[in-house]
Amino acid sequence: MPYDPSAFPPFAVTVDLVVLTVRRHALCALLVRRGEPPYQGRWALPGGFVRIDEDLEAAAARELAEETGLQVQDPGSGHVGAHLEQLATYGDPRRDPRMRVVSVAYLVLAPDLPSPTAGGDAHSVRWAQVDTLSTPGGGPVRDGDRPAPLAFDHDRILADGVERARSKIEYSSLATAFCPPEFTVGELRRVYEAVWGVALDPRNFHRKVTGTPGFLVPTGGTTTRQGGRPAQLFRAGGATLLNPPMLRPEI
Amino acid sequence: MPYDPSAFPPFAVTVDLVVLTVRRHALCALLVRRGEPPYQGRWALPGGFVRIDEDLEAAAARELAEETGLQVQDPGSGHVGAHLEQLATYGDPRRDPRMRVVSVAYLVLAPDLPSPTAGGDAHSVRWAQVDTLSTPGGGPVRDGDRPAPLAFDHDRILADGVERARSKIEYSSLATAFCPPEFTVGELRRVYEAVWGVALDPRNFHRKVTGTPGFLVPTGGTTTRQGGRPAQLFRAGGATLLNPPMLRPEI
DNA sequence: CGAATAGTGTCTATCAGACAATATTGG
DNA sequence: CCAATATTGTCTGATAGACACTATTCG
Repeated sequence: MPYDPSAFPPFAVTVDLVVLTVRRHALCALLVRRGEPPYQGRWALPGGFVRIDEDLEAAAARELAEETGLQVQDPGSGHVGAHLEQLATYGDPRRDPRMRVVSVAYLVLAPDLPSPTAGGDAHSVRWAQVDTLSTPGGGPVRDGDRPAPLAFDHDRILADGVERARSKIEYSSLATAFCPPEFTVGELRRVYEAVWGVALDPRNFHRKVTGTPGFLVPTGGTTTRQGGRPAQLFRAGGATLLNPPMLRPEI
Repeated sequence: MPYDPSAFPPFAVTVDLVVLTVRRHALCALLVRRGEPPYQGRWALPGGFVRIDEDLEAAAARELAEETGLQVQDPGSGHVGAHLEQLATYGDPRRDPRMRVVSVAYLVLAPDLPSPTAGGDAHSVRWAQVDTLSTPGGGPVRDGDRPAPLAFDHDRILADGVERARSKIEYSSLATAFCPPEFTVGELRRVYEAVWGVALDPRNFHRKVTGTPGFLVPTGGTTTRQGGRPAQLFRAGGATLLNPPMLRPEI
């Protein structure tokens, strides 16, 4: 079928963001409260329209900065900033009751922020523990009553983003995106434990990550902020793919 | 930023298909020749507009059927049909010189077809060996002169699809999507060899795939179509994720 | 028989996981 | 000292890869 640029069907294109961080040993996602219909008052993923001359990834980075103040990781500026990658695109014709909206979802991994939800007001932005949110299939939540579903199809988008993060830290060094620029092996291990929801053997974990070439680079410093014996500080090495991968314990 | 449904920027949304198969021990992609500007006469990925009331995946399945006659795998009908999954979305504002087009790319894995490019005319549809096509970064091709680049950003989309297929057969049973409903271990091994471009030890491969639970189910039949000792026939088992994964040899 | 492919057995280096033991801090 | 965390070392079972060997067909 040839293009007919003068008679194309009109779509709206948005970006939605699954922004994940690890706070107090738990995987958390950034949510915003909707101020208008549809789904007024419900929590939703941050996001917005793509501008007509704007690249999709640029739109995602712009929305991230507008809603959180986070800057996307810049190749020139070292390891500060958040990791941003495209997740998937959601385009069910009825996902927005008003019109046809195709949404390109992006996954953002960020270290725990000193100023939570900076740039927004505290009533309409929050970090929500992922394991207390409803699941698209209606699966179990950790405890307590089931919370209200997110607006639109955002429960599914969030679930897809969480699953992407869980699988990707297995074979890539992305877990360091949840850490500050300098971190200890124990802090990195607590990231894996929070994202996977499992306990890992600290001794085998230490041997594994320090033995994987390119994963961690010692900075020379030490810290005692966790209590106990001072731990070496590391920063992320250049490796992006881990070989051999970190193995997620079976069920 | 709140939605303003009455004043959204107008986008066109298309689907593009990376259709891969294994023919004569080589990974091949389906290409169509463009009959009109821009890029008139150049080869491109099959695809087309998403209809205003059509789901994205439905649009991909429809375009696949229109251009190849292939049916997407149906849960009710066993293992016939092709595997279809979303790949990524491409939305650079200048990727189409005429207007703003956001394209959702889908990856299709299909067994070698008895009737190549059924439903199309032979002049405008072809299977192209992936390793003879140009690469987005200008990397080396197997031999001979560099062919003309594909239309639009389709070289990049194709490269992303090929990389997805190469990595996904490692940890999933997707390689069976390249095989007919019944196949031998040797045929499955030749799929891995073609997709990865490496030689695998037939004996270790046999032990590995037959020892992975849920990967292969013997049908009881045998075949001698490869010559030599008759081989057992298998069909794909229910497992989708392989644990342990097939390991791609290093470089 | 020889060539070709299928399939099984064996060996070894490596590695994941369990866990003992030591090191170094704060209270 | 005790509690807590970090780090190193040791052992064992599993396995990937190399490769010898046998099985079964066709020409």
